[in-house]
Amino acid sequence: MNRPITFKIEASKNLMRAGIISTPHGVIKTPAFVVVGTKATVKALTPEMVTSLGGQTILANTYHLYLEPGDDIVSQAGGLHKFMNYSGPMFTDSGGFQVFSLGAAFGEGGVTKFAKEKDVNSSQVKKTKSEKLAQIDDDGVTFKSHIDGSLHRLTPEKSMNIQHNLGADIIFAFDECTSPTVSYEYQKEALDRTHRWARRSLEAHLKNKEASSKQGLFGIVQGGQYEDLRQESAKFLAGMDDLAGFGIGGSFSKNDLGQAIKVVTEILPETKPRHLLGIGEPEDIFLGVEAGMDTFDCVAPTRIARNGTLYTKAGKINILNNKFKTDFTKVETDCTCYTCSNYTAAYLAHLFRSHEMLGATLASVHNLHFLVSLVDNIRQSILNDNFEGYKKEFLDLYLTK
RNA sequence: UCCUCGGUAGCUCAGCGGUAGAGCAAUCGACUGUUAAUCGAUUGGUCGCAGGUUCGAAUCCUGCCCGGGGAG
Repeated sequence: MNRPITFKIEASKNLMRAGIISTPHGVIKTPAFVVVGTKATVKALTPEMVTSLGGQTILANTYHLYLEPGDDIVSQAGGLHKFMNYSGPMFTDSGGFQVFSLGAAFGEGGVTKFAKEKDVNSSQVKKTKSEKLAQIDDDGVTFKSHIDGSLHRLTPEKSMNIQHNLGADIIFAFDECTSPTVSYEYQKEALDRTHRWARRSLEAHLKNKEASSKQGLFGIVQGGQYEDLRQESAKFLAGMDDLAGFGIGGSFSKNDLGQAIKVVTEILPETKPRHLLGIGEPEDIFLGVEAGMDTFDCVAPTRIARNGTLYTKAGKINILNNKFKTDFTKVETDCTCYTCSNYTAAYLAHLFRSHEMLGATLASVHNLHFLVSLVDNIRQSILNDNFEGYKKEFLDLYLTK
């Protein structure tokens, strides 16, 4: 079979590596940050802006596009790339995460990818919550649309069908992302289901010859906070030769993120790319890269940008703080992004305070540039065999407040 | 000059006998496969002034001051 997605390692050290993922829409130099564009748009930005700030690739979402405008319409438009006017490599998530975000974790204070002590301790309470928008059974998931309340059903086959219609280069198997609060027993049950769904996803994908000649399927490792389950998951998926790569999903404890990934990447074949789903923040990306991850996607840079938080080398700042009203310097003096090249912190503060939408755009440009550049610097540091040095240099300043 | 409506947090207003609330603004915080230009916390008021009635008044009565509208 002619594989649409290939991966070449350029440099490696222990589990860590720098490489190049080749897709029908171009290459992704890894480690790379995947810009999130859930509904076929990176919020507040045009695709040209994403490209010019250094973004190599965009991830959209099956669940959202299925509901609105409908994958049939995207297909009629000529596929996701053409529809949204983006010609670079694209990913689509499978919709499995919505089982978590709209189901298991719904109405409980928001989606928390990272387990927190208090959440774990109150797990008993959470089970009694009935206001869920999603119900899981062995065949798939029944969703209530958050848009109009209509009922929908997603199965591995359906998710593949939608993702084929959307036409991203890299697509994900339909999985169940569990809450960090569930018991070992449930986690095991969910994992087995995710594995059966991975098989069904792959079968459905390969059955569509045209799609599988242009799109590569990534399986998703789950297992929650249990190392043995994560290892079991990695072994299971590693045995599926026709997968183009792997995603690692689920919730983690912030302090052992690196370890949780390592136990998985030690098992996965090193010849295929690995994507860490939904992570992250700069400090998490260092851990992920070190543990052998190649790509990362995260809503944080764009979401926090829209809410007034900007990354700087010395940590995050909130542009809405009083002191920025009259700060006529750049957000970051040596930043080369479009925003810092042309505007002051005081101007951004003004835009946010007056709720002008340009604020969201300029802040998103800065944050994405910051994160994309960071990951690119990490890549260079691996190629130059200076990862440790760069990591220390960056985090020493970033984490001091 | 008379009639009338109104004067409660920085702003717009609710409360109309039991000792004051909302939205916005302000200040700060959160946000990790986006139900998010979202959410949360905090600060902020001798209820125009002076009397009176009452156990108790932002709320009822009287006078005054200020503003809108009307009549002359």
